[in-house]
Amino acid sequence: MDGTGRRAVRRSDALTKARIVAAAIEVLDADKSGDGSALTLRALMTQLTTGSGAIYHHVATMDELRGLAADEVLRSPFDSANEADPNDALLAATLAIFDSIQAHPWVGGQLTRSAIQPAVVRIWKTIALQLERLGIHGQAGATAGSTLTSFVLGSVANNGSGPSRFANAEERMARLESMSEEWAKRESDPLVQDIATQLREHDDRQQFLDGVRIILRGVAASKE
Amino acid sequence: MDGTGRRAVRRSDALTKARIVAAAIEVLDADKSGDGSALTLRALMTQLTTGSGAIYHHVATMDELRGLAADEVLRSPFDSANEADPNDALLAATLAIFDSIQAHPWVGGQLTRSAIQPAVVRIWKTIALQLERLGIHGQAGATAGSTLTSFVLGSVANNGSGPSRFANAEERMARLESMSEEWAKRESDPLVQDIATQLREHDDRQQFLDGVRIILRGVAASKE
DNA sequence: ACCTGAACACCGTTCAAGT
DNA sequence: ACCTGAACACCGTTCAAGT
Repeated sequence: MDGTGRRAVRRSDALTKARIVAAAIEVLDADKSGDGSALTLRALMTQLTTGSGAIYHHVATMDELRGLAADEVLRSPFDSANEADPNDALLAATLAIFDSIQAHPWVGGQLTRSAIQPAVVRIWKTIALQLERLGIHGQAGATAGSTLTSFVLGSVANNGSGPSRFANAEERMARLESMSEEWAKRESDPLVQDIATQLREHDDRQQFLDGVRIILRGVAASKE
Repeated sequence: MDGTGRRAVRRSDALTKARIVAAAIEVLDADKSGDGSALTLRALMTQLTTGSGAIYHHVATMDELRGLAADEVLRSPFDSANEADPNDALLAATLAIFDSIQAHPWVGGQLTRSAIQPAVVRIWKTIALQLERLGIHGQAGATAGSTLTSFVLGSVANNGSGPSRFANAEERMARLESMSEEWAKRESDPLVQDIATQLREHDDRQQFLDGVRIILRGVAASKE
């Protein structure tokens, strides 16, 4: 209060890096497109009612901000992997990652933009920790961890812009139908038809879980 | 020749979709950054000495063009998988994908932008065909194919912008050193140090091959 | 130190106009 | 049908100027 009644509408809470990240997540979550395209500097300026320079004073680049936002989303749920059986713990940990991204689809696309962002390191750590508990360390652990991480990133990359994530089941169906029709026109190969059919019928989450199980079985088999 | 000597420098070859795709690949390959950022409409206009409308007459959007360029790169090498042993054939096929992308790093990032682009369908097909030859069809084939495809996409996504793809080994080393130092500052966890060390020492291609082997072993184990 | 907001150098896409 | 190029509505980033 400066007594003039004319003071600019200054937000009560000061601008911090954490607040900017939170605002970025809000903007990204509010966008139904699922890719990260909604997060623009100007959208962020509106959300925070501030200028570009203020944001750049706390954050070096928009890419850094995207990385921080993705990491923040993946921060919470990984402690929950307290299963007694380390095998179940690994499944629980990867499923927690999957579900977090399902809830924030834009994270999927963000993770494959760069391997050296904090969120990817976090996933690496989570998986490596559980592998350790499974008694898989050293070179074998690195190979298993790399395989699992690549699988997770690849699984999750297109959850935002891919066939999943539609408002209702009908819209999803319609999209898949048109997709397989499009393929059918271009490709006479019956194999493609099979793929389209499988895509139409599969359950993303179940498929993901099956994939993790396959890899774990392969890791165990390689150990002998 | 119109006799005036003033005719606009018209390229001898007409503009076609195929020629535009070829020009896009040239632009992308010429860029050493490895992500696809070099392909802009304006760079393409320069390469083809034409206007934006001419390009848009043959191609709907720049995204479509990126998808076509990636698919074109992956068109050639997959026939080479004529191994007698179907297991070797599958390894050869996935390695062919990996090597093609290594030669055109921008393809890696492109593949994770959308699941319904032609290049991803091509990879799906390639893998499904070899799984078929291995006697894995139906639901089991879909699960195995999905797992392998996700792994391939995840493996390859960051080959362009990640730690690989550097002019010389020294530059690569320097980058990895600074990365692990950065992690060391933020993270006291010794696990992160291990990861950084592993990253510093590993061979991308070997790691990829090991991953495929693990998954195939897991698929075989699940069959029994 | 923190913030403002104009300015800059880019994007992809559209479209009336030309041949 | 095919191409031209100006115009439009965006981007991220910088920076002199204010408090």
